[in-house]
Amino acid sequence: MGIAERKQRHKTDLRDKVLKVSQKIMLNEGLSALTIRRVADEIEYSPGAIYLYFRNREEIVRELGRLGMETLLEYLQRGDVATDPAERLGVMALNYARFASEHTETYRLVFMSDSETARAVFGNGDGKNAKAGPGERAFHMLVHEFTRLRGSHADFAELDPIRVAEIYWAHLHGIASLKISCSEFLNTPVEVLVETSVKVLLAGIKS
Amino acid sequence: MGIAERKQRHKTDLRDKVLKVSQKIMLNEGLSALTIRRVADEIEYSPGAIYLYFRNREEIVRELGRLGMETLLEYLQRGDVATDPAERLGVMALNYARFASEHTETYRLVFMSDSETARAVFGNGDGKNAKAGPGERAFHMLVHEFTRLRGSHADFAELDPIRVAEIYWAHLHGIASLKISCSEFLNTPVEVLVETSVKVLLAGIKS
DNA sequence: TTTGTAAACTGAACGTTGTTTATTGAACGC
DNA sequence: GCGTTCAATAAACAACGTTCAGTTTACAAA
Repeated sequence: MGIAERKQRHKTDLRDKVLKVSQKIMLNEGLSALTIRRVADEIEYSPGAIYLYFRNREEIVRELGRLGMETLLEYLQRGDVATDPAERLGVMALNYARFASEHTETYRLVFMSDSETARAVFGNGDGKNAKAGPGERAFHMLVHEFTRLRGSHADFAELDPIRVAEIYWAHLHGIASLKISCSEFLNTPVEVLVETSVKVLLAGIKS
Repeated sequence: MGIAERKQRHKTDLRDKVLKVSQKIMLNEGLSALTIRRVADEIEYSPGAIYLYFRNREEIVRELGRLGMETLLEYLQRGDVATDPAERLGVMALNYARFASEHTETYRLVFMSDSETARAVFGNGDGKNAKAGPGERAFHMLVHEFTRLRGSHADFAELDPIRVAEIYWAHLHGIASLKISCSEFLNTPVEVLVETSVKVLLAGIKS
């Protein structure tokens, strides 16, 4: 099946090229600059050709969201440098904020646009593909870390990992997204907000 | 000057009508349904007429943001039912979340779209008009409340009202906005998240 | 090598958008 | 009544996502 295979590869090659170009446009000029005609120009195809590989513009954007979320996952995993669970959570929080500030446009599209995009990132990529989306995997990392924290000290013995992970995440998201959409109104540096936020949370959930 | 006055009134009347209709459309069908032609249809004028009263669509949206922010201010002021500062902060937090869930589209456009919109809400309305925007007034309410809290108990004597208000606000925003854009992924009810969030913050900032 | 078919691809169009502008028409001061 | 001013319109422009009737290409079979 050499021929069908090559055709298939050509197809995924072009799909990847569309995604690569789209990502470049989004990162350099913002999501609104990502138009079908612009992408078509860049890959030197006609606008209609895009629709052979993507159902619509929305699907491209969703895919970019998934890709970006994989990067966030990598950022979070760098929390592994610390061994103490509490310290790890602190590092992860800072990395989360750093991701948001270094990949503003990506963060925007995943967490600050319509819920359809977020759903694509959290749910499974395909219908048949049953593995969790990168968003869910990221969240699971947090839950895992709080479970470890629970076991690390008697003070945290009664902590509900899922609930606390939700609050932890919501708090970080609040700081990160407020910095993005109301930057000039947040006087305190993000790092300070994040650090005190984590500190306060860990102190507050002690039983 | 009866004539000029009447003309002026006609002008502001029509401007208000545009805003009223625009708000109705946004609330009922979402921001994307708010098109110039749609508004023109509704007020029974031609599309071009809108531009006699607004520079562009953006200006209408910004005005809607300002109007929505006034409503948020009202929601927050209902925290006055309590006398204890800590309790007031709890009520205000719940009201904040309630505003976000009852005025999703407004919350979205103010806090989750481009920073230009947010800037319009926080800054002064006009260049010559020096009074603070509704957003700034809302934030000042929080700062005021934390200042009261500081005076209410020795535990809070060293608290920095502005910084803590920023964290408080960021945390609430995180919960509210995450519920809007990733609703199905936040298992815990928003009210619970908000209440524990405030509780944890107040516990954590004690010196 | 030629033919037939299936797929990739294009160019032009459709219906939207926001926005601009030449032109109209009515209301007003004189 | 006359001339001016200004609100309002109709029509257009450019750009958007998307569709589709065709054309071209690439390959299997003959």
